Amino acid sequence: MANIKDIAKLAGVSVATVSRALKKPDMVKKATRDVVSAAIAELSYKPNALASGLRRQKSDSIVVIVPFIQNPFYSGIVQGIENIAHAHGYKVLLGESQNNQKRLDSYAEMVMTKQADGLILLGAMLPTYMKNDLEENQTPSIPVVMACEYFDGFDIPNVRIDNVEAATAATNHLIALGHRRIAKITGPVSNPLSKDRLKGYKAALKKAKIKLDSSLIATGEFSVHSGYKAMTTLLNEAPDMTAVFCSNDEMALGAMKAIKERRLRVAKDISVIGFDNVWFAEYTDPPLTTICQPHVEIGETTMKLMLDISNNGPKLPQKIILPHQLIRRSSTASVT
Amino acid sequence: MANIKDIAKLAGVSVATVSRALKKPDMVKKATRDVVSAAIAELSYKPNALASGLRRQKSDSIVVIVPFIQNPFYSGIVQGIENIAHAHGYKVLLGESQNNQKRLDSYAEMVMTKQADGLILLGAMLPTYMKNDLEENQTPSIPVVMACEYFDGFDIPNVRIDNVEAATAATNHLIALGHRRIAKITGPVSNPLSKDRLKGYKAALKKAKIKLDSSLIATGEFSVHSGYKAMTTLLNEAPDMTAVFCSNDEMALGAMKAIKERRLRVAKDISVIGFDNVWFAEYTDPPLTTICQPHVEIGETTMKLMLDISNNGPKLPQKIILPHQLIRRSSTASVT
DNA sequence: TTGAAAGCGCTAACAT
DNA sequence: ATGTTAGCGCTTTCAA
Repeated sequence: MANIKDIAKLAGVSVATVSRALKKPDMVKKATRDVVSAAIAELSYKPNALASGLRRQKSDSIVVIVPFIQNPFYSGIVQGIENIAHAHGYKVLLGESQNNQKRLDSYAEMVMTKQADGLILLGAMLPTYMKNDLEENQTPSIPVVMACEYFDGFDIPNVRIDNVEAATAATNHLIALGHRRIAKITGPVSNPLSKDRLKGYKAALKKAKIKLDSSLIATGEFSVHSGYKAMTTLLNEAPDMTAVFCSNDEMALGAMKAIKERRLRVAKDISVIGFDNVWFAEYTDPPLTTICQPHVEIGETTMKLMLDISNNGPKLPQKIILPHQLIRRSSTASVT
Repeated sequence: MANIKDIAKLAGVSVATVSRALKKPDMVKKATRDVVSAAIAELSYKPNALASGLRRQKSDSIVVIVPFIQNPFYSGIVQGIENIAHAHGYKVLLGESQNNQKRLDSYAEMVMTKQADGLILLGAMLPTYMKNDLEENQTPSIPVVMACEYFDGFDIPNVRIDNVEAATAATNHLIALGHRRIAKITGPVSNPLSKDRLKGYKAALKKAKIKLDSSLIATGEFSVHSGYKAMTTLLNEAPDMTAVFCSNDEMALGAMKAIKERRLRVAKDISVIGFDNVWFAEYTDPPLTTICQPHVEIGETTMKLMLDISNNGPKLPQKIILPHQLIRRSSTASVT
């Protein structure tokens, strides 16, 4: 494998000039640049990024940790991150944690070990060292941003929607359709997003003077199957419900399956509303009414914030709230 | 940020000893190791992976290029890759190409620039430099393996199922149910997998002495929407079909939507069979009959092959074929 | 505009 | 079992 010395020799210049021709072309005379380019082409030279990174203390990569890559929710966000990253010469390295602390830590370590310049977290889990870090310092000591999620009690910069408001809007939509017996399938109780979405549900009911009934609330874990199970339970314990608000679209999909298995009709008998507006929401039967998060924009904003932090140092506790939107499809209908 | 020198000084040993204590513990006396560990803990030292990689000419990472991360098909494969990679001390870095040659090239370059030791390709596109490479050399000059896909005319090691046979099995399933007017929604014509799946369809028809009717064949591009469009066309041009074989599950989902919009019933009026068995196949309405690829096993085998190649050098043109399986659900039924 | 040379942090060959 | 030191390939200061 050719290295910078080989190029210098072949081109008859110093290694410094080769380096400049590559990274700072305007510091080099055109004629020299051409000779260097020819040599580079001849030997198919590729600069060693490890050496360059070691010298510059910079890798031009950022790591994005995703709990599960197949989760359709993340794809738009990652796309947004990549849009901005690539435009600024950064590579985006995706790591799948599978919600496993060890894997998560292993990807997060890439920042400590200089393989990456920053860390974007798309799940609700924190790397071990960051927990310790944040107990001692006010702001994280490495560049990190959370997208969509946030962490109660820790000042990690984050970009997301107002989940309480969005959940209120979803519930209001059902109330406006005349529903009173509105069930709720939440995510895991420990998850801040789950809590917010439940809070919004409660707030909307309260405002509409509908009494909270705990038998209408079931807990899932954001998976399709958990939505199915939760809905099965609800169908047994609160058969008079006319609508259900699921804290994400996957659980809504599972809930719809449970409803159909009871020979009930989605919308006509029980309205279903989801959360996130993932790609398949349009292809469920019937198409799913849901809350749309501005995925790509969240990703783009997250990466911009990352750039800012990693260039200008950590900021004050920083959160950016983006607008959500209710998407009406046909899984919700007026109560009859 | 503490470096190895700081640790050496604090522990009162040489840098070599620190390095050994970390990487080759049994070459170091227990007592010394303890002193070193204490120093490391005190300064929260993390070895600089760039320096280590530069010195060892190795990054202990491999890049996996995925066309689109949200594509549910890849998740199991990536999981398989990660299982083996992590067990061998490798990191898996995911790059999303979005079928964009530039992005693809940018991730593939990580191998040339030593940021990664090998490349796993999960799409049908080849990095630019590899095309050139393969026109000159018999085998690729960097460690690369393709999973699921392969490339006609190039000897790139790959792991996959026999798509012709699997497609034959899918078609035979429909024939066995009594269908004769069997439509086909293919992937892009240029894709080798598409071609194979079409070939299997034709082979099965031929064997059953059913005449091939080109008005029963429509082309999609593996997306849900393209399946929807293709099915709409078929419904117009060949309304007497009783079954359709889609070259992947996404297109099958789109086709089902088109069928329902015509007020026809999936299975009862038109049987639908997909390909891949992605997670949502179980949650379509009705649940989708499909061909299951052994996702995780493909991933694991791919990574093992990668390890072999990167440790022992390139092999002879190498392909590994894994078994597929027909999954019967309720989207296919006997013709009535 | 170009070159010489130091040094980023680590590993491994060699010496003890 | 441990220390000394060269050098991985690059960038950047300083000097010319």
